[in-house]
Amino acid sequence: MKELAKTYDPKGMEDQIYKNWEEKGYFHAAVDRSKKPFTIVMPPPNITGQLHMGHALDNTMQDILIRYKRMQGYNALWQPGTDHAAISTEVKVIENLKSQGISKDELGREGFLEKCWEWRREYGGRIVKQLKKIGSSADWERERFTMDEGCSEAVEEVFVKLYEKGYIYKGEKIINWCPVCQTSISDAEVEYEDQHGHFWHINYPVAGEEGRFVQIATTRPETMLGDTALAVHPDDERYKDIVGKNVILPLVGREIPIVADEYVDMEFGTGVVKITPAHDPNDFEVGKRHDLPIINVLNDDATINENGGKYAGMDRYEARKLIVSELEEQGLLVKVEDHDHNVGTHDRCHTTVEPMVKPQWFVAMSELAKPAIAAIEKGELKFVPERFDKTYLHWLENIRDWCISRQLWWGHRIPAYYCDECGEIVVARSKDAPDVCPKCGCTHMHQDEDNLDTWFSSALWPFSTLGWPKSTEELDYFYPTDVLVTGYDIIFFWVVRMVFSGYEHTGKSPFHTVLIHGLIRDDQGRKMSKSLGNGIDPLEVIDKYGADALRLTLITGNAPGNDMRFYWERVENSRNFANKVWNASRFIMMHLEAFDGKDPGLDALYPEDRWILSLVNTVARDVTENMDKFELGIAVQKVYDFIWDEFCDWYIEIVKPRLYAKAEDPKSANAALWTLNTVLTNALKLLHPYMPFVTEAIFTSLHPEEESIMISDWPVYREDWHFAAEESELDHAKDLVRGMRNLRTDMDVPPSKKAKLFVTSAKADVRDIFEKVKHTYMGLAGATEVVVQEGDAGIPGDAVSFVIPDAVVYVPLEDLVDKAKETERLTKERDRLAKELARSKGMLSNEKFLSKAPAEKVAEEKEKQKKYESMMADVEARLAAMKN
RNA sequence: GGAACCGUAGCUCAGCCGGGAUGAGCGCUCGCCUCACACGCGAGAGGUCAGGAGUUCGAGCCUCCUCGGUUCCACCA
Repeated sequence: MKELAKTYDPKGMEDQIYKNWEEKGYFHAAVDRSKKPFTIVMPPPNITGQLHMGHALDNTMQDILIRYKRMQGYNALWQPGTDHAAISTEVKVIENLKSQGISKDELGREGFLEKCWEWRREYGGRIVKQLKKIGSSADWERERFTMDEGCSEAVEEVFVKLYEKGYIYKGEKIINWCPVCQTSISDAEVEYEDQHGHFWHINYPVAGEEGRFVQIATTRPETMLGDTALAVHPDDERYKDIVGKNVILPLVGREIPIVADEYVDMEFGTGVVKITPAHDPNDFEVGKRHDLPIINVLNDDATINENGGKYAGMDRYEARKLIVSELEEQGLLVKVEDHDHNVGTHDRCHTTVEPMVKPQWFVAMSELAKPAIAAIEKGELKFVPERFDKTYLHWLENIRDWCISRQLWWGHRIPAYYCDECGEIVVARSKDAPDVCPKCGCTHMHQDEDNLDTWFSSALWPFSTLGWPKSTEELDYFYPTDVLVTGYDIIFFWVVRMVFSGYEHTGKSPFHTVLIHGLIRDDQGRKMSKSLGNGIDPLEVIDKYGADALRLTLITGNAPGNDMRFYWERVENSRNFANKVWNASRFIMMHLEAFDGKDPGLDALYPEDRWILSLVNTVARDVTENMDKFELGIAVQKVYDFIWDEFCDWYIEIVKPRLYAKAEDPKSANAALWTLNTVLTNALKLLHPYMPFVTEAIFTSLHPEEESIMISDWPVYREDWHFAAEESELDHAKDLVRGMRNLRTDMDVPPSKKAKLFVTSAKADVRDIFEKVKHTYMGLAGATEVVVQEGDAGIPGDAVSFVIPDAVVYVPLEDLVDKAKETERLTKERDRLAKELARSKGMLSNEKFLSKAPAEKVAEEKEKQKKYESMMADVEARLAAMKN
């Protein structure tokens, strides 16, 4: 047994412990058919990422589940890996190059990709190192990367398959375009921001009818350059006569038709909408219905293109200004109103997104979504907490096709090849990349320039990491996985896509449970963000208080799926708890040196020994239940309360006199030591998934013969450790000690002043109990001797006394009796009892309660009333005695 | 416009099947450096469970409404 320091200091110790675990190979899960698998795939952090509180929470939760299952004897695999993070990485590398004066185009595709790989080699492992700091017991030997050979193969396989089934298609569609990143982005990547804008009312002259105008309203006047129609509602009486006529597009001079379409809201604006199919998603749809031409007026960088005539080359906002002022000059601008609206922005760079018509690749979602929806109904997939299945279903039921092409270089390139001669498109795996056009036989084939959305590869993560499309042993054994742990913010991006991909490619849901957690906010409830500078670095927390303290803080005091605020005070409390466990263990180990190591047998145990054994047994059962329901916060709270309130504050205190008197009564001390050792060991095990480091440090000191707590067995409930009688006996003892403490406080009796204590009860069984446990309050209550005697509540005048159920205790303290204080105390007690009695009587005189409530409830209430009545009688008697 | 969540002690939050508010952490008051721990021990103070109505023998918990707050989705040119 090693000497332990006076305060727990996680620094240094944690790294050493982690290194040992890793070296021993405890994290590795090999296929072993004799054991049941339990699998979690880690949401792959971006290689550009720095560990933040979200990761810390996410990975702590997964680590807890994995450690728990591993201790239960499962073959627990936590499959880790990292994500190439297409746009994030590309932006980072470009910035990096910029500082060296190099541009992306200068390098060319090959050269740029080389730089990206270099960047990844240099920084890509950083996040993994940080994940290790919080104690993540992932199987790092199996670490994967979304762009490694296997994952890339899976991506191509899926693309080709979906293309062959007709789910992937190329189409001209209106997509969200980021003019700064110069790429398309998916709907999910668009973030709406409230912006103050204007509503410009503009008159469009009706063709051939001098002096007649149609008034429209728009928030983006520059797009009028691309107008190809006006639209009104078919039922709108105001405009019935002009449907079918033409108007002249101001500033441009083009004649465009007026069409009727139900999309128009008669109540809004003027009831006339300009239709710009190239630059508005709704207009695009209207354009399709009415077969309108599409005129794109913007370049990729959001400047006006050659279709914009004299405005060509101007930035979109410059052009807007000029167009408005020219309209004003021509008297066509009717009015300008202030107008607040939501503007779509790119979630990475916050540039206003420009809807554009571009040829892009899409995944048709309606068929693929069906099994993912059915999964919830069939119970093959469940969210914890359950309410998130509504979010999930709502999105799936309204799903749109997924735009998967991105105009980036870093990532998976689209496996499509075009013939320069005849335009033939071939979709093929890269090993089958065509050199010769299958149609015209020419050799001028070139690959699509675009890449796939990052989430395309992430969607395959649960099975691509296990070897799919190859049919590996791992895939067969560990797949489908069990639980996915993630934040609610990526249900759409990721969870949905993994589920439908799982069904499509493996025929199964990739996991049966999705455990959702919330966001960690700052102490004012704000999101932690770089721009606000309010982020708290988990590594700083670990450095100051240790990983265990951070983990405990993140898990407690928060319901699943809810956001939580981060307070340093709470971390401090968690650290204090680690220290409490440390010190309790230190105390126990000091005394264990005298332990003979023999199991004394349950019969040799004292009531308090059986009591704490019974409690730890119950706690093990309850904690297991909670963990199986993913109630991690509740589970650890129970362990915390048990260790601190019951084990430390009561049991260790009760047992001290026996330890100190081990020379006089070695048998008693031995029973206590056995109990201390056993209960502590079990408590440490229950705590280990949450606080792996302290528990390991203590465990290996306590049990030098054992390798690690990580691979020890999870405590299971034992019938022979259940002692109901002792639990109630100890309740009596605790009552008595509390009474005695109160008395001492009220009487200002110093702890050093010991006293003889008389317990009087008319009931034989109650006297029995006190007789059995009387030694337990010798130390705690400061008693020199305890006399249990038969009799009713007769208190000598020179004693102070207090009531506990079915008994009266008095202490002769001649020198210290203070009649006034004692009377006051008893009066308070009487008032409390009177209140209880009134409530109880009220309930028992309620006929409806008596007739309709379950019989045992009524009986219980009657019991209580009896008890109160007897206590009341005692108090009254003593009050009367005080008067004399 | 649709949806979800929240409103419990001064602050931040727990509260399982409806059955005495058993609450936790921090903060506060009082007393203790008691030979594991002052990162501690003991004793306290503090609550109309947002408001209203209903169901029930009984509601923090179920139903409806109102008020206040947060978030997600959709989006009107």
